[in-house]
Parts: sequence; structure tokens; C-alpha cells
Amino acid sequence: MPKDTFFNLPDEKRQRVIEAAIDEFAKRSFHDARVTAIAEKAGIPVGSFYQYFEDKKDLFKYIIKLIADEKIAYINQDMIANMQRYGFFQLLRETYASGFRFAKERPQLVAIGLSLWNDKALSHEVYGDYIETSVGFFQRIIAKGIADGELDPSIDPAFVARLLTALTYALADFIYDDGKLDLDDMEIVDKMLRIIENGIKNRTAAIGG
Amino acid sequence: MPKDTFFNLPDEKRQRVIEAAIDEFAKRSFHDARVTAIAEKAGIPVGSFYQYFEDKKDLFKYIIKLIADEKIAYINQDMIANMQRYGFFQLLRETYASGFRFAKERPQLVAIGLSLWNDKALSHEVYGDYIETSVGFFQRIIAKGIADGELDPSIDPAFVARLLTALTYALADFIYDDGKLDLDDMEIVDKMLRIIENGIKNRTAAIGG
DNA sequence: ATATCATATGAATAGAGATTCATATGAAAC
DNA sequence: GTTTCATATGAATCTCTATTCATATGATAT
Repeated sequence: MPKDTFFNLPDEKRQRVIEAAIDEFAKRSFHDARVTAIAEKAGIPVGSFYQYFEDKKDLFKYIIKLIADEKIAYINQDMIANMQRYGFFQLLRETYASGFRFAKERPQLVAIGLSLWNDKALSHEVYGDYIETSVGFFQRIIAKGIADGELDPSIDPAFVARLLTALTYALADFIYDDGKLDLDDMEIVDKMLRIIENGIKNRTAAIGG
Repeated sequence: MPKDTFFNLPDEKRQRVIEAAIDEFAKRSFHDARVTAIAEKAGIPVGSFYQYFEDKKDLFKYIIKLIADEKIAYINQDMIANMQRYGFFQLLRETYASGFRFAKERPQLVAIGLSLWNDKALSHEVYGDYIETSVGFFQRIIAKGIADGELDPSIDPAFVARLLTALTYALADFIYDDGKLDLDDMEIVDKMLRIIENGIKNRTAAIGG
């Protein structure tokens, strides 16, 4: 946790530090991110940085917490409140849709999440502070989907939850990679959902050779 | 490419350098890997390192090439030779099976591949040297699967190829993460293939609620 | 006005690690 | 046996950053 001095700062200055940190962590991994660059962008002396934070990791964990909070706020609250009314595939689609809106508005935050996801050691250390992750969320809606008879009861909820999480990151990953970021249409999401829902086997024609 | 001095080395010494490099790159990302550690493990002075390689990246690219070659050699050659005879799902299963055997025998090489996959900037730089990647391989067998009427013709081959590649890495990822690495049984692969093939929708019971 | 306290400041320190360099060695050529 | 050339060697250099520290500032209380 940042020190009291950080929280005592005028809002505007505190915000500048947060934005500088997001900028830097979005561009570079935790390890490669530079305290000096953050201080410079925020317009504060390096010395002040250490008045506000224990060290670089202290700030990083704080930023991750902000991201998690913002992401949770972004998820369709109506959906969460009425989870019992929605079917699995509808919930899944809504979740991905929320994720896409979020990625569109806050691409930097998604980039930071992605690089954390790819650093397992750091993930463990950082997520140790939280109970809930996306894997946990998926696992719960899968369990519900099975209980409701909507999902194949022979699937392994923990396994599928992990797979769905990996897929969301894979998706984010290659949307960035292609440099398209054309997030207006949900086409790519629908493609993926169709595969998850129905697989890719051809069901309409005889198999030829 | 390493310098001539490296290729002129006695086999045993050259091998020691390669193994030391694989050790280090498997434990640490390219960026975090230390030239000094590699030199020390290989039992050569740091100065010699720079007689053999331009720099750290020169060695890394060479190691990646070795891994790619070894991996290709590992893929069921019979399968490649008789690709026309096999169906898509059979090819996919064989591919994953080869991948698993490979991961079991050479876990370090898989770890290196994984960390490269997670560093997109570096991947581009390194894969620039190769024409063929796993994405390309998948794309070809998917195209064949569609042509043969085995796969849903409305899927997007490039997209699905990318998804299948991401899934293989996701799988490797959480096999390492769980620390299980119980690669004797293909259970986890079959779980994944079943989802790809059939999706996860329940087809045997009415949907209740 | 002075004392006290929180905060600000940026130069100095420390450590890590890549890369260079001047020098040494040793084999083959003459 | 001396010249030449490739290779070996590891100390010295260079760069980059995190972190510390001694000192300054400025507000509030007395």
C-alpha cells in the first residue's frame, strides 16, 4: 500500500502520478518499467516517489488494484445482479462484451493486465492479495451452467474456466498484435463463442475426402 | 548467427555452451537471462562469449533456431508424410501428442518457447527469420479440413489457427503453473480436443432451469 | 520569531549486467 | 626460433536503474 503522504496529496497531483504509472506499465513489463520515467512523466522528483511508495512493487500492486476495481465497475452490473436469470452462453457473451467495451476505452489497462497474466510468478504474488480472479468467476458460471443442464455435465469446470480465461487473454493478445483494435464490432468474439458453443466440426454435410 | 569461432569449437565445448544457454533461458526471460551466468555454467570466460557471439540476442536467436529444428524433428514424421490420409481431428490429436512427448523430454525447450510467445515484440524480431510457425501449420491443416468437408466451412481459418496456437501455449502454461507436469496421460489434451470438436453445449438433455 | 513536523528535492550510492579491451597464449608457417 | 594469426582471458568500462540520504522548504503551533 502507498504511504499516507501519497493519499494526502492534492487530487490533481495524485492523479498525475497514477496516469504516469499506467503509461509506463502499459509500455513496459513490471520489471522493465522505470521509476525515473514515472517520476519524470508525473513531474515529481524521484525522491518524492519514495516518499509516496515503499518501492516500485508497492506502486504496481496499487495500480493493479485500481485496474481490478475499474474492471469490476465496468462489468454489466445488471447482469451480475440478475445472474440467476441469464443462461451460461448469454452470461459469457455479456462478459466478453463488457471486456471489449473496457478494452476499447482503457486499452492501457488491458495491456497491463496482459503482461501480468504472462508473468506467473508476479501474478501469484499480486493476486495473493485478492480472492477473486476471472478464473474464479468463470468457474462459478460454469458450475451454474452444468447445474441448469445447459452445459455438458462431463466437462471439468476448473479446466474449462482456465481455458476460457486463457482465451480472453489470447484474444486481447492478438487484437493488439494485429494492431487492428477495431473493437466496434463483436465479430471476433462471436467467432470465438461459436467455437466454444458448438465446436468446429461440420454438422451439416457428410464427410467426404 | 554465431561467429565462425563458435562453430570451430570442439563439439564438447560447443555443446556445453548450448546447454548452459538453454538452462539460463529456460529459467529467465531473454531480458533477464545473464550472459555471465551462461559463461560461468559453460565454464568459459565472458570474454570468450563475445568471441563466439555478437551479443546476447545473437545467441538467443541461435537457440530458438535449434529448438525449432528439434521440435520439427519431433513431430510424427509418419504423420507429416501421410498428411493426406489423416482427418483433421486425427492430425490435431497427433500434433498435440507429439507436442506432449516433446514437452516431457525437453521441458526446458518448451519453457523457452513459452516465454518467447509471451513477448510479442521479441517474437516478431525472432520469427522474422522463419517463414513457418505453428500458426501456419494449423492454418494449412484447417484449410484441408474445410476442403474435405470435415470442418464447418463458415469458420475463419486464420482465426481458428491462431486460436489453436494460443490454446497449445495456454495448455503448456497451466501445466507448468500447476506444477503437475504429469504428461503420461493425454487426458488434459483430450478434454481440450473434445471442446474444440464438439463445444461444451449439452446435447443430450433438455435445458432446464 | 522560533520550534516542530511533514514533505520536497535531486545528488550520491549501490548493484547489476552487457560489452570492450589490452594483453596472453599457442599452434602453424617460414 | 621468430613471425603471424586465431583464439583466450578476465579486469576495466559503461550504462542503466532502484534506492537512500542529507538537506531544504514551508506550514502550523507556541
